[in-house]
Amino acid sequence: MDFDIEDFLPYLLNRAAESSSASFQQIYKKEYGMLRTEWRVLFHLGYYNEMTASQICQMGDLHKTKVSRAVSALEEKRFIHRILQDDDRRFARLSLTPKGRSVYDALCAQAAQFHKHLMADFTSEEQDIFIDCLRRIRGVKGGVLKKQDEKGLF
Amino acid sequence: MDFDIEDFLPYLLNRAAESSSASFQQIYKKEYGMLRTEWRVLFHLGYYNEMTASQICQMGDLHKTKVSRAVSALEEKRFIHRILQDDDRRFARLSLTPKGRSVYDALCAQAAQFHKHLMADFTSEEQDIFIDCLRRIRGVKGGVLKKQDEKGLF
DNA sequence: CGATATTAGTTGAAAATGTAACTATCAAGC
DNA sequence: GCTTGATAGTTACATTTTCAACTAATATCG
Repeated sequence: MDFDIEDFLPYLLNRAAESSSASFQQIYKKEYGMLRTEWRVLFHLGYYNEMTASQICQMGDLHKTKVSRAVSALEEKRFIHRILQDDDRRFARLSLTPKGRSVYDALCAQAAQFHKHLMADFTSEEQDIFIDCLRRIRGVKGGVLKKQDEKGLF
Repeated sequence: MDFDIEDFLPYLLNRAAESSSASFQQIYKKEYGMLRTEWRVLFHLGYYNEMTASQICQMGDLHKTKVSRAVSALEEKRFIHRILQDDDRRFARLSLTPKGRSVYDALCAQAAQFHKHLMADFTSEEQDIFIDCLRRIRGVKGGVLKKQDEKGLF
């Protein structure tokens, strides 16, 4: 068979993702009691300022129930703020509280440092290609495109 | 801040991993009722032939409880075989049954195809660098090396 | 040999996730 | 304006994962 386990892309991606996330998790978990999804949500809100839950789902490729629960948890921690939109009361506009903002800032500083650390091994050409490949591969689904609430089938 | 969410490596890795795995999962899940960890275990056993559970843990970066449960599930499906080692009866040597082997072969064929499909977008130089980066990044832990049963701390 | 420590693996309870069904609000057609 | 259909988000329940405690077998040290 012309197939080597150690080359299988989903496998390599999973291991790399797992390993890098496990390291960084220590920070937001220990210091702020946050779960991975919570950090992801905070992260989006810090960067894009004001979003609805479904925007976060879309941008972050997260399922709505995960986001819903993360939002509740973050609200309880007083990291974010939820304001119902007046003209369409299905939406809630989410944004960081000052407290959430300062957590975001602190975490981003550490994230940037961590990122740099991870990248330190690579030449800048490698870095560019690596990042580019990661960005591009997200769109690749096996023949079927992912619609809302659907899993892509290879 | 010189930090862009869309560049943060763990984030990109997670999304890429999630997206590629979700696609491939459809195959082993639908066709063989396997979970991700089960496929991972089968995958190692098919490739390396005979292993103990802890070897799988090590090689696959999987926690022992996950492996333990996956092994039981695979045994129940008659995909693998468990033989206690005589001179040290704590170990069990795991290997595929003929049935497991044929499932492995079938899945590998599909995996190879899927892999090719994922890679189709990239030049062969990009592919090499991409794979190489993924392999190398696994080892990078933030200052603390991961020992058995320990999480690396950035 | 006997006590203690290690190692391989399992198990039960708690936490997190995924699935599907649900509520609430708005949009559209008649 | 009332019915049907979408959309945003929540909740209940089942599955999966994680954590910690456990069993069983072997190794080590006195």
